[in-house]
Order: sequence, then structure tokens, then C-alpha cells
Amino acid sequence: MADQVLFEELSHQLSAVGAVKRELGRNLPPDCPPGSAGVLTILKHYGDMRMSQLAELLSVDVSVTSRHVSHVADRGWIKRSPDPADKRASILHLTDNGRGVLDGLSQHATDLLTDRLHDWDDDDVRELIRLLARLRDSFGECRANGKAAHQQSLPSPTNASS
Amino acid sequence: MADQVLFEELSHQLSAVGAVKRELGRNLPPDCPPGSAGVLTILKHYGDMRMSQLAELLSVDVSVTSRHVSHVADRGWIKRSPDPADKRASILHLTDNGRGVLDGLSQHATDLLTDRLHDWDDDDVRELIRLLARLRDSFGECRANGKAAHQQSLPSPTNASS
DNA sequence: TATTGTTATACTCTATAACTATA
DNA sequence: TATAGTTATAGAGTATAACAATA
Repeated sequence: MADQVLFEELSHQLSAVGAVKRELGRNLPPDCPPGSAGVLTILKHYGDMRMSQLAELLSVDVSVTSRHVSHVADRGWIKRSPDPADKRASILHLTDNGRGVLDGLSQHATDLLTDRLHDWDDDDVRELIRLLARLRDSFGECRANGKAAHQQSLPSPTNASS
Repeated sequence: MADQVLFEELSHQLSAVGAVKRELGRNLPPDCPPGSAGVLTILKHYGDMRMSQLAELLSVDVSVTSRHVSHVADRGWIKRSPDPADKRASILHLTDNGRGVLDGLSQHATDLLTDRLHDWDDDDVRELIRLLARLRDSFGECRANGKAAHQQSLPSPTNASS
């Protein structure tokens, strides 16, 4: 348990992350805004899933996810297959086309980070990843209260294409 | 220097921070959106400054900063004083009124973080703050290339009210 | 001529609420 | 009745460009 001064400072630093995120979101293909990139990234990372699961992993409302999904589906970057277990739902699947787009995005992000973080060593990067993931868990638990079933049914992160 | 897999993961985790920021931005007073809170926070943290410096610290364009500043100035939370050294510029100053609003915001953020991060210890919080600050520096340096003068003229962070 | 700051415009992201179809 | 997704609406953030005043 930390004290108030630390929490104020953390709050401050979290706000500043926005600039980094915007920088990472620049120079994307015109048809691929950050929201679309997020969809593709999650699908590659975790594999096929339903809309509701994707929304949970993106940490945004299902309605928002629906629009992003439509955007990438219109461009053939993902495919919506009917879910045999529930006719209301669809299974979202990253297409080869989408995988190609994602490879470009990934390369762009890597290039930028390679430049900006040239003086970081692996341990610091790993530590930052670990703490951000934990931060997200700490905030996400309460949101998933009482309906943790989907966590179990989610596939583990698998970089299927690499 | 880290490798591509780490950078992809970092990019992914950074995206997820948005949910935490939105959670922190909820339940603010109706007249104080996150952008206003950012202005007040920076002014308390660093002291009086000009619009351009504030924009730099917020990591957004001056035009955006101008709008946020107008919003909080209209409500008497900051004061714009003419800059004796340059008639085009103003010095932004946090008022007592604004300090009061900020105390409320700060309390809200602290309460939320106290709840969510109840199982974190100080060291992990400090480490996350350190890495986020460094991340910001790594991205900020390039932006200030060739015009680093303002960095020297900025007062050091001082929690003037605490 | 260059710089500080303001304003108009347009784009993206987000949540809420109402709605359809299925469970 | 409850849940999966879609769509319409509205609010907030941001950047670009054109502009006024001053350096």
C-alpha cells in the first residue's frame, strides 16, 4: 500500500503516457486508425474470439468494439464466422490479409521504439511491461466481477504468426 | 536495446493503459473534464508558466492547450497575467480557487488508486513511476530537439501546496 | 520575417441508450 | 427475461491551418 504522494505522482505519469500512444499512432495507413490496429493486434495475440471477449481485452464497451470490428471487416482484414454454439454471436478471425497489415504496423511500432528506447536495456523494458500488465489487472478485476468465466475460456496469448 | 517481441508487447500494454486513464477520469465534477484537470495538475506541480511551456509539459499542441486554459480560466481556477518580458505571452497562475478544485481531484484519484492498488507495495509503485517518467523522457527529447532552452527555464517540480 | 497565442474545422475515440435477434 | 451485437447520438480530445498581435 502506497501513500497519497506516490499515487498523485502515478496519476500524473499515467496522463503523460497519452503522448507516447499518440506518437505510436501516427503514420499509420489512412484506412487503419489506432482503433483498427488494436483489433488486429488482439486477434493476433490471443487468437479467434467473440465480440464480447474482444471488448474485454480492448477494455472498451462492446458498442465501440463493434464499430472497430466493422471497419476492419469491411476491408477484409478479419472474417466474421457464425458461432455454432450461439446464433447471436460471431467468431472473429484474423485473415491473411489482416495479418499482412498487422505486420506493417508492428514493424512501424518496432522501428519507432527501437529509435526512442535505444538506451534502454531488456530488463527495464520487461519490468515496464510487467508493471503495466499488473496495473491493468488491478483495474480490470473489479470490472469482471461476478463474470470471470470468459477469462478461463480465453486462449493463452499465442503469437500464432511468428 | 530490446528486441522486436518485447517492443510489440510494450506497445500492446501501452494501449491498455487507456482503460486505466478513463477510469481515473470518471466521476470528475461536470465542469472539470480530464483536460482541465491536466492543466491544474501541471501548474501545481511546476508552478507558473507560459502557454507554450504548459503545452510542452502536457505533450499536446498549443492550440489544444489554449482551449483547456480558456476553460479553467473562465471558471476562475487559473489567472492569466501579462508577461512583462513579452507582450504576446501570458503567465498562467493557479488560483486558490483552482487549488481547491485540484485538491478534490487529487483526493478522488488517491481514493481510486488506494482501492485498486491495495495489494501493491511502495517499491512497485515507485518503479512504475520511474519507468513511465523515463519513457516520457525518451519520447520527449526528440520533440524538443534544437529548442531545449525552455527546459532550463522551467522550475523544478515543487508541490507548492502540500 | 518569426513567434505567441486564438479560433475554426475536421477526425478519432468513447459511453449511453434504444433496438433486433437469439437463448 | 436475459444476453450478443448493431446503430444513433452526444461528449471529449487532438491536430492542422488560418489569423492577429508582437518581437
